[in-house]
Amino acid sequence: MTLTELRYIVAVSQKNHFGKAAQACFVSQPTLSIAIKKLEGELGVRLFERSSKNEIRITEIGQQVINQAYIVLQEAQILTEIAQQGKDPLTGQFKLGVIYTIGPYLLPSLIPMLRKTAPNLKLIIEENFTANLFQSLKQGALDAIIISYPFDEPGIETAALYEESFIVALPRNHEWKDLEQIPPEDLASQDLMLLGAGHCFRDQVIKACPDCMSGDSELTRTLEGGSLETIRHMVAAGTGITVLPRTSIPPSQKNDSLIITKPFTRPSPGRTVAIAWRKHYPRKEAIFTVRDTIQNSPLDGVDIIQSVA
Amino acid sequence: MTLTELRYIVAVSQKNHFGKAAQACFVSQPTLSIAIKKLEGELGVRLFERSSKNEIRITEIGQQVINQAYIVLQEAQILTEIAQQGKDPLTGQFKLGVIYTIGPYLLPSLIPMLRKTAPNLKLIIEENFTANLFQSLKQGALDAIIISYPFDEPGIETAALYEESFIVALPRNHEWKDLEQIPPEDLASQDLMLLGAGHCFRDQVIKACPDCMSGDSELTRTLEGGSLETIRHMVAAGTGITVLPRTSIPPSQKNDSLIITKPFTRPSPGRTVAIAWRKHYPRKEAIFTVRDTIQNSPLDGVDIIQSVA
DNA sequence: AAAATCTATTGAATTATTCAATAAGTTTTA
DNA sequence: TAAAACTTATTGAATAATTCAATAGATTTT
Repeated sequence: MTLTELRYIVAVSQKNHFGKAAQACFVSQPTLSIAIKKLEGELGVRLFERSSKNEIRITEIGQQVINQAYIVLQEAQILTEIAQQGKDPLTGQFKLGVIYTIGPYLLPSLIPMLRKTAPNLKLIIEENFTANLFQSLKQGALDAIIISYPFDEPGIETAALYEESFIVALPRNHEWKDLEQIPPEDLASQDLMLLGAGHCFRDQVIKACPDCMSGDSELTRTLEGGSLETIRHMVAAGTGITVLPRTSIPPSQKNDSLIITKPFTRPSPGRTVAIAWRKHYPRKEAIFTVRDTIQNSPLDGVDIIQSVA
Repeated sequence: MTLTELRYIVAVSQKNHFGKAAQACFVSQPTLSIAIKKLEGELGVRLFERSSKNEIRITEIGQQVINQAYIVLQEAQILTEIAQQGKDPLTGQFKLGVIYTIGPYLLPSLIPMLRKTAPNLKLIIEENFTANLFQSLKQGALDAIIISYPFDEPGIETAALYEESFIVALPRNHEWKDLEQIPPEDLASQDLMLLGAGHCFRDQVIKACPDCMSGDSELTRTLEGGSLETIRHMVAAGTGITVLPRTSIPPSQKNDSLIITKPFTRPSPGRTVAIAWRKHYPRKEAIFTVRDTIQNSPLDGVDIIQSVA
């Protein structure tokens, strides 16, 4: 049985005439006759009673079969319509993972912009550590993830989005409050508060500032389960200093609050933020749209990395 | 799109593996791969995300398409099941037309017998004149009709069922009550009561008994709208005599009631009862079953005409 | 009897389908 | 790092299916 054969019998039932039905199906009359004969043979029932002159008559069982043929064809039509609707890669769900130290600062500007550039894309966000996001990406639970370099995994492709420098955040009355720039090595002498293990940002800061974690007890310096916002409040309270990524510092709050921010001495340590996806992911256009939208976002003080396309 | 292609994508979604899916579909892996590629091209969407190692991933739109493919295939399966059920020609409705002068005498024995020989045949009976039955047969409203010869119409085939002689019915005190046989010509001198125009039996009796209608006013002899049973009661009441077909005379009531029946002189006039159907009617087995069942019916005093088959 | 009107059949050309062999791309193993 | 293992894609030849023009066969109408 083929869908074409079903179309033929429906046409005959509508036209009551093999020749006219063939015409309606854009095939010759023998083609249609043979196809119907084949279907009748396969089903084991006569669907039509042919009389040479006069019209075709539909048998009782033929009518039942034709009624069901309508249903089959209609469901097949619905299938093509479903596919048609899904043709646009910017339609449907898009599950995006973002690491904790980027999400809160990138998403507020990204999401409204994506609603404009891809209004039919139903964005679903997950914030997590790089390792967990990567697992979800590999398993197909996420379509793309936004992470920080270095990130190189087999079967995964990435595109750099932007570079942001690291910034030192001090209480307003800190001894360094009048310095222009901070040398990374100097952090070793301070009460530096960092995020817990799992945050790649923690590792990047440690790598950028040699010996910063070799001083007092680590317990007072690492905030397991905390966020950058928690640390920012602790800096404001004078508990210590910290290092923040550039995008986490709101422009308005730059130097006129309880917190003072200072750049590192050049070349400033920083990180490259990138988007990653499975090599064979079939909706690359959606990825590229997200990438382009991020690169057009009003992120303060970052260096956009032009994609090579 | 073909049903085969839908079966392939369903198989891949179940096996998560092109090779295993191909095996389950009893085709080679390239066959399945190419078919799916063709379907994806036609629909304009990627249904699967292939990665060389590891498993297949179903895209979001692919899952929707596969869900719909299940529905299409299921409806197609229902279609074959419908056909399967209708395969038996002795299943379903069978619309049988019978003329007025046969129905009341044939059907009481035919219907119970057909319930045994063809228990799934839903018999639908229509009693009418030959002309009306023929029209319905030609138009397809009836599957077969039981009539009396002569009956020869283009596109219609017939099979003789049995021959029955005509019998004279007299009031018990009629002057002929002691005769053995009645010559047909003698009826011209009697008050002969006949059915109205349209009944072929009327015409057959008139043809068999020359001049029988040339006597008194026809109004008193023709019962428009009457039945053989009406006439029988009028014979019993002494209103006149009549001619009846042999099958209309119940064995028990043969000569011990208000009515006496007498055969004609040999060769007795009579009629041949036949079944007729459209030449291209596709369920000939049903017709033949009805024919054979009638010929095995306990009809009293008729000559069964063996079918040549 | 001829014309008209259907569906069925035939036979040749075209088009699809199928499979074995193999390529190409990944991941795992040694 | 290279080889082995595994998976899907591609190729090319053989087979099968489909298609159509022409025509046959059957029936009804003229």
